[in-house]
This record gives sequence, C-alpha cells and structure tokens, in this order.
Amino acid sequence: MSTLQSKEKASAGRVSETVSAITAHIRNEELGPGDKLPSEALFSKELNVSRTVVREAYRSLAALHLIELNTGKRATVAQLDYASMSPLIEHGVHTEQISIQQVYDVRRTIEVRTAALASLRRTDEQARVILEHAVAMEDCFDTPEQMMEHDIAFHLEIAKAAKNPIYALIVGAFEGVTRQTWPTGWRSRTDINEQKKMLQIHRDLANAIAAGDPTKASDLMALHFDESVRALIAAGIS
Amino acid sequence: MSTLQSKEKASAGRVSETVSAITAHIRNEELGPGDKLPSEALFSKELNVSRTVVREAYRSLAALHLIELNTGKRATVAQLDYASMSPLIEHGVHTEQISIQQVYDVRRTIEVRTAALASLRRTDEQARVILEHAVAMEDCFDTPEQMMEHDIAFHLEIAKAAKNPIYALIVGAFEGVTRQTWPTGWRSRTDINEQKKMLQIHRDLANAIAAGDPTKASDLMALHFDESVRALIAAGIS
DNA sequence: ATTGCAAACCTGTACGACAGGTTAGGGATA
DNA sequence: TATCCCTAACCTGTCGTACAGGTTTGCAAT
Repeated sequence: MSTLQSKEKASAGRVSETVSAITAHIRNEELGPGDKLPSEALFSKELNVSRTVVREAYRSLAALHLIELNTGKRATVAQLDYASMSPLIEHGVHTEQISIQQVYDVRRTIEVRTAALASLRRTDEQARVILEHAVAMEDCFDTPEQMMEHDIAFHLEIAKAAKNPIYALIVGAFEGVTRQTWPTGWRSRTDINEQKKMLQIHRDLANAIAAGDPTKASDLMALHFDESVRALIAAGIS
Repeated sequence: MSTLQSKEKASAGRVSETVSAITAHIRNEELGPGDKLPSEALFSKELNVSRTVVREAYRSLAALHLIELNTGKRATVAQLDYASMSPLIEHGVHTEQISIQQVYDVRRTIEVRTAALASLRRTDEQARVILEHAVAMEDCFDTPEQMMEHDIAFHLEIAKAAKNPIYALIVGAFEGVTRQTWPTGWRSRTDINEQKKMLQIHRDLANAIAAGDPTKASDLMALHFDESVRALIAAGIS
C-alpha cells in the first residue's frame, strides 16, 4: 500500500490525506463495526490540520457509510449497509448515464444467483419471511404501494439469505430506482391474468427457496426478470 | 425549488438537508456530467445555512463521486466513475465483514455475464485492446506486478465492452481488493503448467470475445474463476 | 478585433466561539 | 459500603471571519 502520505501526494488536498490517515488508522488498529474513532480534535492535533479539515474528512467517510457520526458521541466504524450504493445508482439514472434496462440486466444477473444461493443457505426463518412477503403481495392486490414494498423486501431478503453481504449491497443499491419504476411495470400489466401470474411466480420462487431447489429457484428468478423487462418495455421505458 | 425544510426532517441535521437540496437541484435543473453547480456562497444564502454546512455537503457528494470539486473552479456534476465503490468493498474486507471468497463469487457471477455481453457488443477496437492485455500478460511472465495490472485492465476492459456502465462500476469496485490478493493467487500456482494454463485461458477468452462467441466466452470466464478460486483456497485464503 | 491585465469570484484551510448532547467522576445519601 | 444523582469535562454541529491561492471575466489599451 503506497498510501503513506509523503508530501508529493499533497496535491490532492489535506482532506484527502486526512481521509487516508483515518482509514489507515482503522486498518492499523484493526477496528471493527461499532468501535470508536478518535475525536476530531485529536486527529486535528495529530495530523497538524484544522478541525475543519478533519470534519470534512469524517463527513466524506460518513457519506460512504464507512463510519457513523452522532452528535455528542464519537464517530464509530460502520457496519456494511446495503443502502450505501443507492445514491450512486440513482444519480446515474437521473443523469441518464444509466438506463432502466441496464439496471434490470444487472439485477437479473445478480438475483438469479442470489436465488440459487438462498435455496442452499437460507435459514428456516428466512424461508418463512420470504414466503410471507410473497403471500403479503397477494393480499395487497388493491394497494400497489404496499405490494411494491413487499416485493422490494422479498428480493432483499433473498439476497440476505444468500449469505454474501455483497449481494445484499448490490440489490440494495437498486432499491431507490426500483421504487421509481415499479408502479410503471405494474400498471403495464393490464391483463389481470398477467398480474396474477407475476404474483404466482413470486410464490413459486419462495417455495423453491424453502424447498432448497436452487435450479428451480434460479429459473423462476430468470423468468421473473424476463417477464418484468417485457412489461417495462411494453410500457415504453427506455 | 427553494425546499424550505419543515422541522420534521431536521433530525438528520442541516448537512443532510443540504445534500438533499443539492441533489434535488441536480435533478430539477436536469444537470448532466460536466455541468456546473452553484457556488458554496450561493447555496449558503439560498438555504440559510453557513458555508461550512454547504462545504460538508459538497464534500459528501464528492466522496460518492456524484460531483467533482476543483479549487478555484465551481463544482461540477461527475461522470460515473468505476472507482466509486472501491473504498466500500475494501472497508468491508478490512473489517472482516466480507471474505475474499465472497468477492470472487460475486465477480464470477458478474463477469460471466460481462464476457457474454462483451462478445456481442464489443467494438473491434475493444476486442483488440482486450487481446492486447492478454498477450501482454504473457510477456510479463517475470514481472508479476505488471502482469497483475494487465489482468486487472483485461477484466475491466471486458466490463466496459459489455456496454453497461453498472458492470464496469461493480468490477471496478473490486479492483483494490484484487490488487491485494492477486499476488497470493499467482504464487500459489507453483506448477509452471498451471501458470501457463491461466494465461492460456485469458488468451482464449480474448479470442472468444473477438470472435463474438458469447457461450464460449462465458464458459471460459467461469472456468477462469473456478480455477482462480481453487488457487486461492489452495493458498489458504479464507 | 485582439490581447493582456486587473478586479471579482471561488475554493481550501485555519481559528475562535458557542449551543446542545454525552460521558465520567465525585460527592451526597442511605 | 453501595447507590444514585449531579456537575464538570468532553464532544460534535453550526456559525462567522479571515486570508491564501487558483480561476474567470470584463475592460482597456493596442
């Protein structure tokens, strides 16, 4: 690691150096989630920079969810949070650097895998919760808003059941975008049979995961996404 | 919109509010990459907060690579940068919330797909560059450091050739971690034939992509990762 | 119309101040 | 002695001001 801040790296500014120093501190002290970081004043003195600089460095790390800030309390090392990447993706979509179809292609790729892994690694409790969301979706037939929330929770729960936090991270990254496009997809399924079919896929998928059948789970997830993309294209989503 | 915040959202602090105001500004004005944002002083006046707060908000967005800061110049909306997510993953690994094997499982999932997409969508120029990196790896047989750089560039170039920026984003996120584990994987291939085989896979993969054969490209990428994971496990990587 | 320079503007950093939340220690009480 | 409460010390959040550079703009001279 070349990050020992010699002078030549100063071009990036004192804040960047301080960010590096803080992450180095976390590494060197082998801090884990929940552990406390030094106070702003302490770092300020130690690195010979103003508290302003330390604060901006802390803010930067907090924006990335690497640390957590609380008024009065010291900053702490943060747990991985699946919401960390959401702003990034949303920004990409808003600025038209990412299209909705591209989001769905990535989701399909990732979630076909999470479905398989979840079948193999889910706890009984997780299998129950996943099925619960699938059932709840059917119960919310007349309140799409709520149905969407269960759908989102359904997918996220599967990602968590895959027992690989990176999958939860990525699926979570798309949550914001999903929330914006979901209603369009739902409305485009004008035929009630299409709507029922979509709900049926969710239930079948939940059952496949509960039954520990990775092949069936993968296939159903793939089917689900193919069907969703078709619905979105039919609705004219670019 | 001037977004006069009512009190109920104040709990998150003025900086968070300001971040929201800035992202809202980007959305409302439909700003794209390169477009300039208002000066700190202007936002400060408009939102009735100190410049300190605006600065911390700008810093937060810069940490996420949503905007770019330059001394003297105004802040600009940033282009999606594949390096944005790297700190997040590295933090997860350092704090032992993510294991190397989990990283490789995600990479395998993603890159099997990028290989297929790249076969279908790469430009001739990209096919050339990809093959170039594969060949360069062989030329660097005695300088693993350089070989690693070509390997990383090879994978990233394939992701770019997939013509979906999210894939490049995700592959880029693992760059830092890869740089830390790659040497271990290479050294664990003690048999020279294993080393040659690894290089051969890269070359075959490059050719498959150049030939526009998505199935073969996918299979080779899968093979590559299975082989890499085996090497890492043999080296005792957890 | 072009060029060049100076003023206006902008960001980066520092310092000081104070409000309000949090923590730790010490003293009073039982 | 053990417990409880209160205060003092500490910490973060926000504000204001100041000033050193870097950047842009517009005017002025050519």
